[in-house]
Amino acid sequence: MAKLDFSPIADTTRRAEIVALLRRAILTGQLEPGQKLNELRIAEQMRVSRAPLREAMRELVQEGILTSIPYAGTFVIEVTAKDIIDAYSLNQVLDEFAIERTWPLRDQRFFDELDRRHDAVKEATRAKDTTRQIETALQLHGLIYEWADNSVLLETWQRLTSRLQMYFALHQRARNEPVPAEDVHETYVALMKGSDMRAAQRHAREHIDLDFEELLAYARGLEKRALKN
Amino acid sequence: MAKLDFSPIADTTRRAEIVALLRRAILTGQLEPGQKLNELRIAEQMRVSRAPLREAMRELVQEGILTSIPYAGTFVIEVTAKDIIDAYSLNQVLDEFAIERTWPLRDQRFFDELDRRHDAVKEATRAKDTTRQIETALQLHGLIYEWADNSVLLETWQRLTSRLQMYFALHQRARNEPVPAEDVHETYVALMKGSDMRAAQRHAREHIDLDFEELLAYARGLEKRALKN
DNA sequence: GACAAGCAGATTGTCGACAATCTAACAAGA
DNA sequence: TCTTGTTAGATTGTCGACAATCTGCTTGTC
Repeated sequence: MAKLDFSPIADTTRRAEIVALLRRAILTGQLEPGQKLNELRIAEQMRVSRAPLREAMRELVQEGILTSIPYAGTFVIEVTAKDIIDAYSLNQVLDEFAIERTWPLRDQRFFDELDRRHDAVKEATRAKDTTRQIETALQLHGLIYEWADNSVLLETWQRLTSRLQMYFALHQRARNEPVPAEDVHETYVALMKGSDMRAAQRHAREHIDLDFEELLAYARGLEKRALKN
Repeated sequence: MAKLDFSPIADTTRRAEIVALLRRAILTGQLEPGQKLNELRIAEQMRVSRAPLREAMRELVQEGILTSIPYAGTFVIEVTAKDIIDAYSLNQVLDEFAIERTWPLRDQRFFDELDRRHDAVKEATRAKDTTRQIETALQLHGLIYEWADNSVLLETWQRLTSRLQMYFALHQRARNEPVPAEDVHETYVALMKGSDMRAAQRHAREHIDLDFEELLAYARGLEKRALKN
């Protein structure tokens, strides 16, 4: 028999599609932080009953981008400056760990995939598709987690990614201007191909710090506005 | 008005209670790894309809202790040696980070709470209540996460805890003998009260390694058995 | 005018029934 | 004998309706 590994076929439950739809809406900022999700309304719009919608919402609550209060409703999480700081500082630690674990496992396939994802970022940048740019940048960054051969680490990263993507999207929408050049990624990719692991780890940490400053400033603005209400 | 902070009242939805019941059943090993959860049967036993039960199961799937295959069923996750290795290696990294962040925030309340939780472990050990012993030991360990003032880190730890507790419970049930002395915790508590952060971090890492060896041996046994089927 | 009680509307939580899908056993054909 | 098609039973996925709860308004009382 020919060695042909098929990928698992797509989940064809309504629930899975609803999860994907809602997640996308939240991460792109179509649903704003703090906004309430009215079950009846959303169910009608999606032409779906409330049962699978509610199950989907439970998943997103556990995923950390929705929050639920019994008999009151389910809401998109609020974003505070502290949340962003917390997420980023944890991300730094995880990055360091992921690079350490991935390092000895790097091979040609890794380098090829690294280039492929880097190209995707450049493509999105050229097309000025900011949403896709965030997505692809996070996917590029996520490669070290996929390669680290640690399923628990990968899961943790994926949870964190949801939030990071949401934060970035908020940020981008707020300042509404073209996104940073991809120089940072250029250096990152070069370092990940190189032989100095410590340098790669250091860069990952600093690279994050870079965009972090801007993001944080935005978050502080959010908090001030929130205080007025 | 008197400064009196009330704790939030309990969630009174069936769903929340079902989650708690199921989680406990899984973490104590009443529901074995790989076992299928029949919705109809469980719903009848709990005198509850399938709707809240299914929502509860979605939460536990996202929490990482159940796994779901569309139209096939929801199962307790299987435990492999690799899973345990992965969880522990990540735990080491997180511990180091948590201690670093908690360190400057330690105060009298922290020390008191540390002692309180340590006493709880000792009490459970005296009572030879192995399940409770695991719980309390993890709670003692979790204090650094609660104190680190990083919500994302805390969430991550709580997710990880579920698994660790499940692994430990499996292990204990398998060897079915009294549990290790609490000397390890004694040293840990002392170090957390001391002034040498590096020493505390080092100990946390080694302490984990200790039980880890046994747990890992057990996990390898599990894998061999699985291969026979 | 201030405040508590009570009511109406809207929304979430839960239920029982039906539809879609899977599994396993069996039958038919090469 | 092996494979393929069929079918019955069981189980999961989805639906529409009802119950429980919350929110805001109105009303009545002081």
